[in-house]
Amino acid sequence: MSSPPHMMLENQICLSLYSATNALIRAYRPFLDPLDLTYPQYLVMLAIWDADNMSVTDICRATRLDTGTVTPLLKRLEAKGLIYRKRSAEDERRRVISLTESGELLRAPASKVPGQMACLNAVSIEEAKQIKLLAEKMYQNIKI
Amino acid sequence: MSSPPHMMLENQICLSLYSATNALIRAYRPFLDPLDLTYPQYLVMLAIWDADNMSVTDICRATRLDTGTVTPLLKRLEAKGLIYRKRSAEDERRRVISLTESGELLRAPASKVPGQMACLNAVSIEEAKQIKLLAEKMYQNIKI
DNA sequence: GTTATTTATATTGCGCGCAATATAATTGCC
DNA sequence: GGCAATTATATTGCGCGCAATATAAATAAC
Repeated sequence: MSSPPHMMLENQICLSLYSATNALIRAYRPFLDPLDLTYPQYLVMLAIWDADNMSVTDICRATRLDTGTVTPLLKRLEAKGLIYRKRSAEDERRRVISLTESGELLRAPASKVPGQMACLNAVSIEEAKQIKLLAEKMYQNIKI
Repeated sequence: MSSPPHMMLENQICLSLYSATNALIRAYRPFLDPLDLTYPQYLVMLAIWDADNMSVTDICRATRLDTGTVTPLLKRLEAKGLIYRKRSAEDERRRVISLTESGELLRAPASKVPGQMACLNAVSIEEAKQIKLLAEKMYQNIKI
């Protein structure tokens, strides 16, 4: 028995997005490996480089990652000596995440990654802008 | 110290794709849960419904998933009684993956999922076509 | 025909995604 | 002040992504 067209894998928008995203994250690896960062760890470090002394919730909002993802990820970053996690004095529930000196030192080499990725030339600049715009719209409209 | 613009999270195309894809897969969940399938399992079942008696390699190619992902995934599908994995007679290295009767019975309810997802209206049909096209192009151009 | 290479699948290990649940501190309400 | 509701973070458990490695069968080379 054969399936209707809407069940064919080639017609799955989500599969296209899914495999493109996974491929893109794989493409980051050669540039992130020397920094000893995974892509989600790189996202979190970008957030912290942009705004030091954030709470876990702040980092989740900035990176769009989940608490259950970020908490152990931050522990790994702390184990690498890139950040430390102190308790807030005003609110003992909050963790304040701060850069260590090595975390700060990693900023410069990490700043080269976007340029290295751009050299892949997977799509044109115009197409990249468009796909970002559409993905953003999709993300915003799906969010509950 | 502040970061240059290309290091800002808002400028990360990959983050837009990443979070949109994760959100889309989360959006599948309410429709896939009643079928007791995860999204990657749904992808593999779509491949099998489309072409029965494929090898693991065939399924990896169709779904763009990895061997290390597909092998245990197939075992879980087998444990649910949806498929079985017999050895090929001609080539003892090959596994031939076949639908069971319950696997076949799941096809009809699964065929309703794309329509249910379409009702989310996260983006217009035209935008969906475009994002699929761009994601495909990106995927093809990244592949080594 | 034996050895080397290739091919198909499986295994291991670690990090992540995420739902569900727990813990503990803060805030609101009376 | 005392108690419920809320808020911030952490924990658990399972499935997946993927690199590295292993195993074993088929094929090629000689």
